[in-house]
Amino acid sequence: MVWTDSSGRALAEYPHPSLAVDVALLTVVDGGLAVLLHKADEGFAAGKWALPGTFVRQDELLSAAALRVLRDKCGVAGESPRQLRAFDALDRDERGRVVTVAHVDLVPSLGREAAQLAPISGEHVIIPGRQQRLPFDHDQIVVEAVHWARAEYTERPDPCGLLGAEFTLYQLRKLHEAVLGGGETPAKDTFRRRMEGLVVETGQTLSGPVGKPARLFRRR
Amino acid sequence: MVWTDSSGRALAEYPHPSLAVDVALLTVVDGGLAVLLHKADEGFAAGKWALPGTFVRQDELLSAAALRVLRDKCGVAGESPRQLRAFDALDRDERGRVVTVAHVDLVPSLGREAAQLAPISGEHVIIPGRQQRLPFDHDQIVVEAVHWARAEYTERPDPCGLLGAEFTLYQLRKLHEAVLGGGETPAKDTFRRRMEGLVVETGQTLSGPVGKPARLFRRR
DNA sequence: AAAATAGTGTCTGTGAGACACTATGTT
DNA sequence: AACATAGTGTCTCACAGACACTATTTT
Repeated sequence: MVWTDSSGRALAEYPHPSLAVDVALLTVVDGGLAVLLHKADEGFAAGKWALPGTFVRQDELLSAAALRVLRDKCGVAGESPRQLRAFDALDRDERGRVVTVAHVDLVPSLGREAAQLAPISGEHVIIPGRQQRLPFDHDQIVVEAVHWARAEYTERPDPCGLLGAEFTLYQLRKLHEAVLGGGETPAKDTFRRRMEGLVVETGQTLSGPVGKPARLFRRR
Repeated sequence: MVWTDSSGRALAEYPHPSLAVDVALLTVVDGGLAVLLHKADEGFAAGKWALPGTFVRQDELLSAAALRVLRDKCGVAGESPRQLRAFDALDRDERGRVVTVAHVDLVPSLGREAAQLAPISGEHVIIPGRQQRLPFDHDQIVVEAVHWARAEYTERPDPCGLLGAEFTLYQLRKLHEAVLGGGETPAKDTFRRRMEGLVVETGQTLSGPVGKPARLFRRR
């Protein structure tokens, strides 16, 4: 069935904005956050680092488009892309009227694919080479993605499952330091008391090279 | 300038999802929240109550489309529509592939236009007549709009400016009760101490019919 | 004076945060 | 024994929340 208006014109024939997704895929590298960039090899921003993005196909979910672009352009498996918001400035894309729904995804680790991880300092990405800014509104998307990730990890232990099934409280604290950045985590005893009610003790322990073995916990 | 692909086809000629906005315009009526509904007089949901919505035009901001549909379909002036999120289920609109960006706007009062305000009970709208549900995903949009409004008013005095320039703490408390619903506001002295640091005393007072006059405050 | 509303002194409980201490493993 | 890491007893401070009280107006 194709719906038409009073003049018999199909709905999709009217000129309307194109719809895209851009994805800030975050991960933890070297004790800090990093974001996946992609060197566009064609189109407007050719040769420049940018967030992976693509147009949304006719019968495709936004999250599916986000996963597709991660796989096709970066060879990376996303997990559960989450909407940040739509970016709709009239002049944001020189190719025409394109509204993009920005997504964020926070994943444990990446394979050794043709993917470039750029570290986050504060709330800004450090772009490789001499490039100063990301094209379009991608700098702002990164800011909001990092903000989202930090908000997720301020209240809960490991909402994105970055740690694997079992972990010690020390590993969890190191993860929080990496995500939150710059020593914004509380002292170890305060951290312990905050988290103990939010995780489940397994009864097992993990021995390090030296020192008392630490209890292992699970997500709840 | 029109960008084309390698076969000379313009960007906007590819089939792509249509883009719409739906708006949950909230206001305070009779000591509670209400949402503006619109009786669709054509199209898919003809004769049914629904949130006002429209397709986004080629060179139109999302917020502009939201304000336009409020004015054109309901004769109501919105203030600052704010994005909730995009709704993109493949089967959400029988007319074809339509992605909608849901918006919420919370305004002080409405004129006496051809507008229908439906009260909110808990987090659900009470629809006039025998209609049980709103079409599309509009019920979910209302839920998220109400949640947003309540989150706004749990921490701050009057972020949406519902009260006018000057107000007493009693008026502010009544407003909070109306927005938050069902006696979720703290006792008057706790409320006062929470809010006193967030508003500015004007030095003036407002006398009621009886009792001690109350101090007037301004937003900060 | 009585009534009605506005505003506050003060007590209690809770929880974050930090210090210093104890506990348990390896070398 | 020495050391390194894990984990806790306890103190302080701040603040939410509630009770009971005081303050200021109109009738």
